[in-house]
Amino acid sequence: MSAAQATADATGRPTIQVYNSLTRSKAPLEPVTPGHVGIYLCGPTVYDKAHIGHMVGPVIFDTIKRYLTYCGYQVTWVVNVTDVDDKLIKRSAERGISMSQLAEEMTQDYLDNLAGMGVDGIDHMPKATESMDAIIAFTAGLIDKGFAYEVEGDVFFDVAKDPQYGKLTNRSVDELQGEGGGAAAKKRSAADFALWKAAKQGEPAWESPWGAGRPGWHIECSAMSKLLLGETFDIHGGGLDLVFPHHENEVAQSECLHGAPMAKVWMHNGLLRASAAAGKVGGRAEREAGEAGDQGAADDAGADIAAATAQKMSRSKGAGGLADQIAKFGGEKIRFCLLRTHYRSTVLFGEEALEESGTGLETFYRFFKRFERVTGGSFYELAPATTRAAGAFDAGDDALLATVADCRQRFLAAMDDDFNTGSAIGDLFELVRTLNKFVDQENLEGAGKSDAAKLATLTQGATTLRELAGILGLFRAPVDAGGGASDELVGKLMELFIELRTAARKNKDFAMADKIRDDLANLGVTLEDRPDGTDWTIG
RNA sequence: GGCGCCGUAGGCAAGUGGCUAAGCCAGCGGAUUGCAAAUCCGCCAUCAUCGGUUCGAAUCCGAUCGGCGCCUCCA
Repeated sequence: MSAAQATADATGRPTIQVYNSLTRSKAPLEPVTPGHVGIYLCGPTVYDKAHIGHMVGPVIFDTIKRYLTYCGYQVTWVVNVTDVDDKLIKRSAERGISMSQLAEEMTQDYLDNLAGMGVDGIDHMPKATESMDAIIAFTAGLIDKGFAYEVEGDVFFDVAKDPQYGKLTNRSVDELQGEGGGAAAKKRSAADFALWKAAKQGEPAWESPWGAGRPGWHIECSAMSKLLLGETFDIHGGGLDLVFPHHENEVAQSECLHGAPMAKVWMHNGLLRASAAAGKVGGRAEREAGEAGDQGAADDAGADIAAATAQKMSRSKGAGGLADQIAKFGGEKIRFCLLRTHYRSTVLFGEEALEESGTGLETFYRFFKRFERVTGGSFYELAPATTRAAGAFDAGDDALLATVADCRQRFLAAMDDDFNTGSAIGDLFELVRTLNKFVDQENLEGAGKSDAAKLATLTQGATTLRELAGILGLFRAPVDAGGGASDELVGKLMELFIELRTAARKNKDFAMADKIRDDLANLGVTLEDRPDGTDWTIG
């Protein structure tokens, strides 16, 4: 990797700096094929319901794909589903269903949650069980080249044959413990890892040159990324917790087989931490806390108990399943909350953080209503530019548009710098404030309402806001008002109350007017008096 | 023990060598309002500590204190 040279490519695409875990530095994104970007994100092992932590990667990469597409790249985004694994076997046995049934159920849960979070840019979701040929061929290739060996139906990667092993996480082979279990004795080195596992009686199995068995954990990603993106692709992503051993093993496998780099850039997102407690959500800290509370658990049974306790504890903290959280808070609020912090940082996640995100979002929602009041058109029906080139505009000598253009410029600069969504959101707030100020100053809700030129200017500003927010996957559709606001009777009753109160105000009977407003406030209904009438909201 | 990350206002969080240290939440003052709400304006940080490099550091280096991750399954 040579020094960063900030030059746009020949087609005028902007230079985007990306932090590479492999080099621990930022460098300009230079795709293998100019104009195309292939992204592989490690998806879930579908043995249990998704929790919020599983959404961090999808949300940030969904945003990255939107941004790259906006910038003129053609993006192919792959997220795998690992649907065969020891944990699936164990869990399905416990539940008395087949592994594929379990996988199907949990995959559906995952897909539902992705939809709830507004993640819709995934191009391929390959499943390990549907990629067996590729996995077996990959494994066989490694044996042929001498990087792997077979022992009684198991196949292991021979770490000693790869001088580069450990380069991603700066580890030396002899310091590694390696995976334990019954297979440990068969391995040449403790750090060797399974590419293929011989099936025990009753376990799901696929035929292979080494007998009936199933893939090890890491091989499916190497095989499927090769299948869909090629031997060398542009970006490989995943949570920070996957760097070792998962990604370390992936690079080893792929680069030994291909003799070429696996990914040009490795991107790792930070992990979530529960804001109310120590430790990442669903992580080891919770498990250990669980074990501590479950004192006396035998060591070898610890993992089972710990996993169960971690779940229970999450629920008892009000975290619940992700689906419940999306239902309770709304996907947009969660997405906004995740995007407020840079993707490489640890995100504090909890109800307080979500509430605060909600308060911030209200500023935008209120502006959208205001925009509709002023222009008569819906913010959500504005048709913004879908490309960076098309979104650029000449502000002329218009002060408002000059400020809008400035916000847009800063937003894009932030995104160009390793997808700094936190900074970009700050620019969005400045933009909405600028637009509000404009409405205030030009009195567009009052006397200025008929000034078509001003309304057009405001509309252009709002369109830019929509353009930029759309990159983050925000404000793409109206959020449900919720809380029964759509109830027809409630609407009629509110009309009645407002009418009575308006009459009271006309008669200067402010005691009565305030009583109505205060009593409604106690019921959770807020009234807002405006020159042209009274608005009400629930919540 | 090994590898790595982080410590910016009451809370959250941008900023990684140089204009007045983004933005959000909370608070305070003001405009507006019959009063509110909403909106707008203003106020609120010298960047964990110490030392060093530099004309100049939150930003680089070292030490110390504190928090965290990985080294075993984990997004």
